[in-house]
Amino acid sequence: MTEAAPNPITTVMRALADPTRRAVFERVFESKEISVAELTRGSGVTQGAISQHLKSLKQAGLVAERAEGRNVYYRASPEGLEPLVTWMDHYGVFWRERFQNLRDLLKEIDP
Amino acid sequence: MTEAAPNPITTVMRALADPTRRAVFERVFESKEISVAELTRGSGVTQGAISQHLKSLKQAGLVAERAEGRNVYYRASPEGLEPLVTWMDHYGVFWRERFQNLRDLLKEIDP
DNA sequence: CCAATCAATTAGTATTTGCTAATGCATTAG
DNA sequence: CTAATGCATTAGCAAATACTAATTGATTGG
Repeated sequence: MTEAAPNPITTVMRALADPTRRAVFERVFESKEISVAELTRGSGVTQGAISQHLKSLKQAGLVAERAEGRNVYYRASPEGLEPLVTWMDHYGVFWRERFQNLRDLLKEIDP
Repeated sequence: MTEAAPNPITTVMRALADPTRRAVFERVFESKEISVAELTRGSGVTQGAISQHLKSLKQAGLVAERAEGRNVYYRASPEGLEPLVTWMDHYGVFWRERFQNLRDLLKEIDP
């Protein structure tokens, strides 16, 4: 009961604040699905560390997993970024700063 | 030279990951300008702590200061959020998720 | 002038964090 | 069956973090 659960924004921010963990998220995002072993390769840290980071990311709602045999495949859950989007939205930076891009984007998607 | 300066995204994320510090930023943002004493009031932490948080925020480019007499007034620098915007942009969450809003927004501004 | 106010900095401390190394538990290959 | 592989979890540790209390240096009100 002493554990006050931090709000989603804090959880997401904290999850992404660490460079190593953020790099893990990025790699997961880039690949449709990726195993822990694969993530460990070239990460510079041990498999245990990767598992810990994945746990944080999962708790933050940023990744999801699928177990298959002895492998566990992770994929990104971009919806997990929603708290961050909402927070920033509240501070109104997006639309104002990037306005010229909007038209192009719209044209591109629905010409 | 041993100090590897973390990239801007990390700096900004870290600055905003702490709830107290994020609350400070939010209050600074909401008021056009606000003094340290005022920020300390109702913050739940000491003036020293507030000063420390402001220092982090300043280093992250999220706030700027103006000294006047014995007061120092802080204001938000929303441009400091740019690294965050860029990072998220790269993951494409904004436009895709909020797509229906785009049309409305465009119409609203340039009917 | 001088007491009070404002803000930054510093030393010290408790907690949190990111990591490794080691273990354990499944699962699969041969 | 047995060895090897994949992954999670744990204990332990060093470093980072968020805080307080105290100090210092300005500035200003009376």
